[in-house]
Amino acid sequence: MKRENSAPTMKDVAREAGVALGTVSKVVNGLPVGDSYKIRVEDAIRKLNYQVNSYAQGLKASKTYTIALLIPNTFDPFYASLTYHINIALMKRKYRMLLCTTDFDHQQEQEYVTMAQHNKVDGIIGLTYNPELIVEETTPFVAIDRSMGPKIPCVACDNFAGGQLAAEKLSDLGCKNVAFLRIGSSLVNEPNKRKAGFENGCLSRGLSYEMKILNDGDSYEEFEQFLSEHMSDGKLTFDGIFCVTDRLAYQISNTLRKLQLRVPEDVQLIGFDGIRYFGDMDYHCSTIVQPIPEMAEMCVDLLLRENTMMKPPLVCLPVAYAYGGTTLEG
Amino acid sequence: MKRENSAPTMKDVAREAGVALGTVSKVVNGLPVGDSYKIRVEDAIRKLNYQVNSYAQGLKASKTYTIALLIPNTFDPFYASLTYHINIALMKRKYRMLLCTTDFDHQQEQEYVTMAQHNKVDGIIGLTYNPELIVEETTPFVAIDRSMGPKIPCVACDNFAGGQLAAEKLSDLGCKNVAFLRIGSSLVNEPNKRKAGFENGCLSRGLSYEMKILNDGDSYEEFEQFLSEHMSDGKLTFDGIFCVTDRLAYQISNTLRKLQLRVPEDVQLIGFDGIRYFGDMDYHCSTIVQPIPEMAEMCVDLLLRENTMMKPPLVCLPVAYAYGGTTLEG
DNA sequence: TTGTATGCGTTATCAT
DNA sequence: ATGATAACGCATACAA
Repeated sequence: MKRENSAPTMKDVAREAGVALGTVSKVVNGLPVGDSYKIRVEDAIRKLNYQVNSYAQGLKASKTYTIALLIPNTFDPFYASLTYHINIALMKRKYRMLLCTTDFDHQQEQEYVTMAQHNKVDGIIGLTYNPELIVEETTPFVAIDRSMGPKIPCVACDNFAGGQLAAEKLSDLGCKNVAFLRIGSSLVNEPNKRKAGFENGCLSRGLSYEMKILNDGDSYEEFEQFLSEHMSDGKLTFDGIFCVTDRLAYQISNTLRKLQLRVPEDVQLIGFDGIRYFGDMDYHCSTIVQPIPEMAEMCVDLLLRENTMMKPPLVCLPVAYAYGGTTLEG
Repeated sequence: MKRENSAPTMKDVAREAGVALGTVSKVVNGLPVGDSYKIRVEDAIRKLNYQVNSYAQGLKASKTYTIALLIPNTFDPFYASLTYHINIALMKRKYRMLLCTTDFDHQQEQEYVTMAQHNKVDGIIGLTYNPELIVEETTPFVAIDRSMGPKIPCVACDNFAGGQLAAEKLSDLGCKNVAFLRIGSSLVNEPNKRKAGFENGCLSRGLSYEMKILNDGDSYEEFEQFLSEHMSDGKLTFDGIFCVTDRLAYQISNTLRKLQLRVPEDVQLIGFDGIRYFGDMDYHCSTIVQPIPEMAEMCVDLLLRENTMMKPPLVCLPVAYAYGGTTLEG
């Protein structure tokens, strides 16, 4: 007698039902089994409150039913929401999620990928910033927001369309002279297309525009200086600003206040991401909303898809504009 | 030949090093082994880039090196931050985290606990709302913010002291007549002590106060009505309000604006939790800050602690006041 | 000290 | 259709 308070196993069920081990396995896996046997096994399962041990299952099948999510953190609202929806999508498919927060650290990203390669997870979903990330082709990988080569599917929102939409909205709302402000990784990634989309939108609407692009190391103060330089007579030469993220829009909004400018009366502001106060309340600002639930579903779907041929290199999901108080009219 | 691109196993290492399987196991686990053997094994491990399969390891040891975190969601900033820090604390100890988002659903909470009981996780950290949650004593459990009996440790911030601190701060800042506003679960839990602490603080400072307590089902509009009823001549009879969470403070702040009241000039506001914009920027409001990193560490520490005798039933961690623009002076 | 054999809970391949 | 048995990767008691 070794089993004390540990969970019941198939063997226990078999003994309880008076059948062979293999029969229990078949019932559990839905394989054909005689009706009378099936009933007895099912009764025994209920009686013992049996559940399969998916780790033993995984050992046999060389599957872990676990996928790793590589993400910088979970306190940034965008990452937090992505984490939530990916987790839901995985649980729905009986998969577990191993959360790997990388804090933007290139080396940690690589370590997690390597770890994952060693039979510890069945796949990886990664929002990463290491341009030299080595990912062997043996482990399925889906990237978010950054293309990592033709063999690895990338899921993103339609950043180009989002930028364009921002320009069109500002134009519709009466802006004549706008600016695009961006800070972030200098890496080639999908969100960079927001700039191109915005330019495109401005050109097609005949909107005159300026850009200020900062990289990760740069100081935020450069934006303050940029804005100050574009003041004359206490007025800003821009009547509309498109910020690359809602986070930046928040900072810019504070800076504008310091400059005695009113939002949206003096200058209208559009952000990107669709972040809400406390995760589910109002939008922080007027914004281009990323379809996070759909992106999460798509990531999981692509990762778990059997047919490896049907994996498109890039999937862009549609964005939408939402009013959030920093533009005119609701 | 079955092993193709799958990860190398101990057997491979043994063959490569020309030693027996058991010897490899000993080297991996740091058990005494002859120096020459040890070196050969370590070389082989490096050469094959071997890593133990911790699931097979777990199958043997009936350990999964996984703990489950039961939490309503990860998009609410408080939960998101808690998730982040608990994840970090676990990874530091080589434990994985199984994220179980319950969306406040009592039945889902029970399902996850039951699932976890079945040898799938080594322990559970739970922030739950099911008062009848059944958790067998076989699986270590640590509760957050709600005591679940003397055998289960509960980790929380010092909610009583936080309430008291809020009252004292409002008093220090010149308030004479204050209010406490609360909405949330009617369950007996730790955050409820904020009320008692606040009362205590008001009494000791001779502050006159009123309370408005709402339960989960109740409509927010009751707060609006409550505040309206306390208006006379366009002035609020309160000069300070303590909200049970930053989230509520945000809503109340919006309502006050609608009532043409200025914060903090007409009425000062203190929230609770220490939520920041975008997870790491400014505080949403002046607030009582919960020590989330320390709470996370404490949860993991208690859960993984060997000595089951040394588990205190309740651990309260210290809170601090932080200025966030909704009180006078910085 | 090192090697061998057994078992952890499953699944799959056999005979029956 | 059902039952016995080997194998998955690892740890360990035991034999050498």
